[in-house]
Amino acid sequence: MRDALVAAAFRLFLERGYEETTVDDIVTLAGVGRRSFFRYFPSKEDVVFPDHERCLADMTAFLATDPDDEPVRKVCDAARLVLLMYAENPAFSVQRYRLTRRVPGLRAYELSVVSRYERALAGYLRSRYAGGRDGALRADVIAAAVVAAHNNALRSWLRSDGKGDAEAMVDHALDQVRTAFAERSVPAVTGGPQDVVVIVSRRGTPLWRVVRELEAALGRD
Amino acid sequence: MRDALVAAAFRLFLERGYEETTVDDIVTLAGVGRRSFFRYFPSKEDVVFPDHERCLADMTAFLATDPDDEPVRKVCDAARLVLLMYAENPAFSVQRYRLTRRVPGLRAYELSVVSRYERALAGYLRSRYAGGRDGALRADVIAAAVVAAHNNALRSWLRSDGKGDAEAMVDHALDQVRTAFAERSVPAVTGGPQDVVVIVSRRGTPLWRVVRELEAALGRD
DNA sequence: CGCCACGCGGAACTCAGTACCGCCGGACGC
DNA sequence: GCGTCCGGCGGTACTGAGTTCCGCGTGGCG
Repeated sequence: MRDALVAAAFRLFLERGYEETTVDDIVTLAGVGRRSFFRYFPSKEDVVFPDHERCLADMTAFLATDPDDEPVRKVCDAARLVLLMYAENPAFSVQRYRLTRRVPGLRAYELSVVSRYERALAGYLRSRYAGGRDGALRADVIAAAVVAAHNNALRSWLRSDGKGDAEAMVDHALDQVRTAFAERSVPAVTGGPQDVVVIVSRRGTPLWRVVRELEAALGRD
Repeated sequence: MRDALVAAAFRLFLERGYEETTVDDIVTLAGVGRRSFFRYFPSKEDVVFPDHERCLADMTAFLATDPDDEPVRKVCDAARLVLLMYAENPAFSVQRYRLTRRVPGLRAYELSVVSRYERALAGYLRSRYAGGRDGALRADVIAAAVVAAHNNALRSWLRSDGKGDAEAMVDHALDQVRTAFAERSVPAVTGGPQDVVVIVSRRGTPLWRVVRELEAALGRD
């Protein structure tokens, strides 16, 4: 029944447009009563994102497991759960992306969904950073950065019609965030030679030569 | 007329609740026709955020001025414009905050407003980081972090009934973001003999970040 | 004085979402 | 076998947001 409604809705949305399709059109095509539509989907927008509720539950369950991991790594792994849901049905995800991009109402609804993920991540980080100075601030900022990085990679994957390697793109994006928010434990001198590299170069040195030196010293990014 | 509608709307929203107030109630209290309400506000939600449209225009105008500044500093300053708008009318802002917090529809609408600010910041950063490796990703992440930090400080100020020093709180929050995304490579000794530059960098720093620092230090050769 | 533009009000309409009721088929006890 | 309860489903009517169309007054202008 749910699936039949989703299928009927997407057929009409794609061939006629979202706002030009009424709930009555959907239920008559699916052959069910109008009342049943709102039994399964609290609003017309919900039929476009039928699996986010389950994904959000999965994420909160994942964040509730043992918190031995490093907090930032944990929320990055949690964000990857969302990508997996999108990657399960690439064709469906791409269609939905195109639909969402051109309908303002759906964009607004997607924002509310994304914010629920972000709130879940921020809530986890707040509990992990509780007590620290600016813990809540740090939690909110990191959650927002993780979500932004994830969405950046996800959208560029969706724009390429799901052709590229979504997981690699998201991994790369999240790595950028991880390094930006890495614990900055060591000042340059006391950190010891393991953490810090010092490069002395003459002004006027060709850039490529310094870069080659850097690649070797820093471990190739 | 606009102001009369906003005043009437907030009187009813506060004494009766948002969803319990219809547009007809507002226009009869304001003594105008129903049609005129939708002339000034495209939706019922817009009357709750009457000044965001102007603020968004101010922000884009500010970002369009000469880009000599450092990009992250520039978007932080742009975010401060939003705070100034809130700080102009503390009482009104606090009332609106309480109203928004308890009405899901208004929270969703606020998300769409915030995302427009975030998109403005991200668009500016994308143009500044164009050409760099992962420029768009870096732009999106920094924009999200700046918005999250701003909102964190703003909301804690609103929760304190507008009693604290809002600007100081936002400055502190944005400083945290600035240092997190500050170029991690520090020219430790730029003086000495004029033809030598020393760069100290953490292992794991993204290569492009160091390279950009090098370009500046070595004279962009 | 006539004309036009424009801001405003009002009536009627569409559609999302809700409340209420009536129907039917299957489970259960007697 | 039969009455009864129950839960999923459909239909009807309603509220309220947002839109469209039209008609009215007023103020500026030739």
